[in-house]
Amino acid sequence: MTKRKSVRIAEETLPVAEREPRAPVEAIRAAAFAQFAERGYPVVTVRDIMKACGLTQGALYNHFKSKDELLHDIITSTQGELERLCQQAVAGVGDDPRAKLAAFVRVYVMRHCRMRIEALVANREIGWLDATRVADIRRSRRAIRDILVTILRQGVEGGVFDPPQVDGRSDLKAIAMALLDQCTHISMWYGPGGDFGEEQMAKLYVEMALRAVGAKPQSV
Amino acid sequence: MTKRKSVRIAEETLPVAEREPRAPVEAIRAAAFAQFAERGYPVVTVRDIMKACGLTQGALYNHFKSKDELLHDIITSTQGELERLCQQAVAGVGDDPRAKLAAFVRVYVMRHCRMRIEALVANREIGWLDATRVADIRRSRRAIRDILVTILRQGVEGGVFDPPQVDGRSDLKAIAMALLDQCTHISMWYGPGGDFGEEQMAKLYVEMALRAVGAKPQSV
DNA sequence: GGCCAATGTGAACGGCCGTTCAGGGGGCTT
DNA sequence: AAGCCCCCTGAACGGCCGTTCACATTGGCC
Repeated sequence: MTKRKSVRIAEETLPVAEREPRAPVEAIRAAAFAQFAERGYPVVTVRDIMKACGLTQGALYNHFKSKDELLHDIITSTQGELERLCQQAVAGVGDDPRAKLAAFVRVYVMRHCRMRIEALVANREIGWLDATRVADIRRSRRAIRDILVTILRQGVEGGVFDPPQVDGRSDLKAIAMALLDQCTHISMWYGPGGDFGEEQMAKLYVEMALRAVGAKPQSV
Repeated sequence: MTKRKSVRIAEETLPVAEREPRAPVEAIRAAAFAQFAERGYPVVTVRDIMKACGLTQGALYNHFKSKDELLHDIITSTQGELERLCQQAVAGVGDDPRAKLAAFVRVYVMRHCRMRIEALVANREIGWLDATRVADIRRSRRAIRDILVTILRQGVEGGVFDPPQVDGRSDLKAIAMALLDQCTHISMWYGPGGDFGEEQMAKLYVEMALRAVGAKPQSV
């Protein structure tokens, strides 16, 4: 049983865009995302977004409570997927912290190359969300950071990592932030036209991360 | 010969804030900077800025041509000083690329810890400038990146750096961007309350950078 | 004392903002 | 055929925006 009752014959011959329009809510999300990416949340108006998907401003409020909720929806979906990806990466690769770190950085970098616009919006526009919604996103970011910190601690305790020490101490949280910062902000400058493709970027950043934490050579 | 003609006796007894007000243009700059840092350029109004320094909106235009010029003025001064600092750092430390890299990272990190709010504003609000003004700032950023790329190339050619290779090639520009990204974005999360002070942060990041580029141990 | 340049005031301008809401279909279910 | 729900329209609301301008006010200089 298909959901649609009666398929009109004429429907088959219409242009794709009209034959099966995305659910309006999807069209709105897509249009808003594109505009936020290009011009920034505060200067994109509700009228802009709705005009871009052929509707008028009032229609937005049939699908979202406010412009703020719309932004939150967009960022949340990006951020949630990233968090899930990071968890999967470290879960499916055995116990060696070196392999975990490599898998984590690899997935994180690939994602930020491939979906650099989504990442850019999620990182750049988060500040415009109101307090309760921004807390939600920050929790997810902290969770990702903590995955990395845990890997580092396991590596240190297992004797396979030898991270930089200052005055006899090492600050694993700062190191984790440094690694995340350099991977996250690939999305600010990377373009497919550069010397390195996504795969090569991933390898480069994995190698830099392993060096930064002083990973001992992996026994084959 | 002092600039001010006749010092009134009464002036000595007035409250400091009234006795010697900063040049209004300085007060405006400071107020605008504080508000941009806290709330972001597009949502801070000219009226907000001027009220914060005890004036009305119209007075802004005796000192700046537009709100846009005001932002450009603020970012330019931060960015210009950073560029100058980076040049000085590598100029005054001999010829060894390892020493140059260490000096560069040290200065860059110290600056981004100490003046993290200035750095944050310069990095976050640049996108609101109009095209001609933003080009000016990007030139300065590129110049800083090129200083770093030059150090890396000298190190590779001199055989003291062994940076990561992917498929037999190394992308020095990507490595430079990675190092800059992790140092720049310290300003997004570092606070004086953390485990590491500025000096320790600098040492940590210098060590990570030297490891990332595969610097050979320095002969003492 | 008279002049000038610098600087501040606050009303006014034209325009855009996010959001609301009464009104109007279109198509599915009964 | 009737009712209903979903969705869209577009005017309207109250408010704020960056900028301009005619008009004070000040303080140094001849």
